[in-house]
Amino acid sequence: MAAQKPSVPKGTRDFSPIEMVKRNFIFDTIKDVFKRYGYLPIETPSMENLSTLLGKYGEEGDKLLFKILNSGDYLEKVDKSLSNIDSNKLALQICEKGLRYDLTVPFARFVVQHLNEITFPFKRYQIQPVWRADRPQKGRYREFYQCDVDVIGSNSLLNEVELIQIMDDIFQKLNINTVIKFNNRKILAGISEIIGAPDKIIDITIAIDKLEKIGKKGVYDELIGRGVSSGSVSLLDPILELAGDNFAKLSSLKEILKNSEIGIKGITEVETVLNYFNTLTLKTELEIDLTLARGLNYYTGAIIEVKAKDVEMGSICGGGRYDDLTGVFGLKDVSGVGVSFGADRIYDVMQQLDIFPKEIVSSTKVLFVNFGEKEVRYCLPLLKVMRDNNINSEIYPDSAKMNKQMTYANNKNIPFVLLVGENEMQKGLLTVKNMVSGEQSEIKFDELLQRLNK
RNA sequence: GUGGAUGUAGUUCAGUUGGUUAGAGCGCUGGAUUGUGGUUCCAGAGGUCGCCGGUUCGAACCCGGUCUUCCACCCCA
Repeated sequence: MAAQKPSVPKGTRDFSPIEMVKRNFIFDTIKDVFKRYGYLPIETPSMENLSTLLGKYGEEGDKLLFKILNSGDYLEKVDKSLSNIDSNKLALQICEKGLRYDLTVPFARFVVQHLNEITFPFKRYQIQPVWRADRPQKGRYREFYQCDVDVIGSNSLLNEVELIQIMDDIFQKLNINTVIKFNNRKILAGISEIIGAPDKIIDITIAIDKLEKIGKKGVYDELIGRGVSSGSVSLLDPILELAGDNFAKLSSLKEILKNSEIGIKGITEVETVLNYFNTLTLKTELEIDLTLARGLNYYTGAIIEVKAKDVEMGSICGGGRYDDLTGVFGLKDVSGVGVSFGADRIYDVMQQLDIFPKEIVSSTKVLFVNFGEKEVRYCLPLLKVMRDNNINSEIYPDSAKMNKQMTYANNKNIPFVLLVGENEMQKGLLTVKNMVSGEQSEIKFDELLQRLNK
């Protein structure tokens, strides 16, 4: 039989040890910060009932769901009248499960399902992969990890402030230069109200979102294409022309939206959040960006997104407030707010900028060279003491040539190599070689332990 | 889902208008050096030219399909 060519599905990847070490550095950094702010971990299944997922991400989102074929004779119960097969309808009958598309909707489901075990406000974090049947590109995968933090059951804008601090902390720790963009769905609602097309809020936000890409004229054309009257469109002008710093933008907006109750409410919310940062120092730039819309239609208040400054990449973190996500699962009036860190994109950014700390790639601190059976017996107890002292150490398993063993240490970035042969055994000393400087010296085991423990 | 590129050794890439046995750097293996890696020198191994089909006396090269990766839309972490 011909050997099968090994491969993984489109848009998925294997991760080598070096990649995993770097990925774990990102996950650990993020997790540490989440914990520092009092968030607790949960996990949910990779697959959800398809009914849980469908209709939560808009029409586009539904198309991007991976569906899981039922087990057994999945065609048995299919409505035979589907003879001119409509694949969408067929899918509903033969797939009752789907892979999760994000972590927010499963979280909403979780909250409703475990209502009586939860104390509100509930602050949770969740780091798991999600799947989207998108066409892969750079920075876009079909399987990728999201790192979500959400607080649910609290209307306080303090939560928005906290999330911004978390983003600031994390990107600081990862050494990524970022700008946090900030907007509010209520302001967008106000805008569509003012221009007399309140039902077109989604179309308007999608179009405004593209301002930077397609320009003002492009936005107008797009809006007219989406059925907004040209009279309404021209009313957008002062909004797209907004300039100045955050507070200047807000005061112009106040004037423009003065007749929209919801618009003013949005402005007040943004202002409240910004005012907290008058006394809290933030390392990251925080910028009001009205063109920030975010596709997900469940956002109702704050919308937040983070872009890396020094590299061309989509957003590496995004989120916002959703007032009624749990509503569809039967729990009304519970507001939540959260953001999601895209670990894979963060990885790509750090890789491109070459800013992973060098030291994380070396895990083993000490390698014992294997000179043969007698020497191994001498070394093993020493090795155990090292490990008991929390020093990552190993012995080369074969009595191979020095050359090979040294190369092994070199490739694994092991900083210290111990040579214990006949000479050393007689003297009761070890030869330690510093692989960075190349220096080597004889030393007592206890002394070495002490030095490595520092 | 629409449109456009791409694929040659482990890896990065050459490969002439279609013409014998497909090349290089890095990496790998062995040696110079049987107790010394990272530098140097020498030698060697390694390819179904993504896959399937077609055109041709002859295909890495031309044509069709398919898969992968990438780019632009769409959307998004």
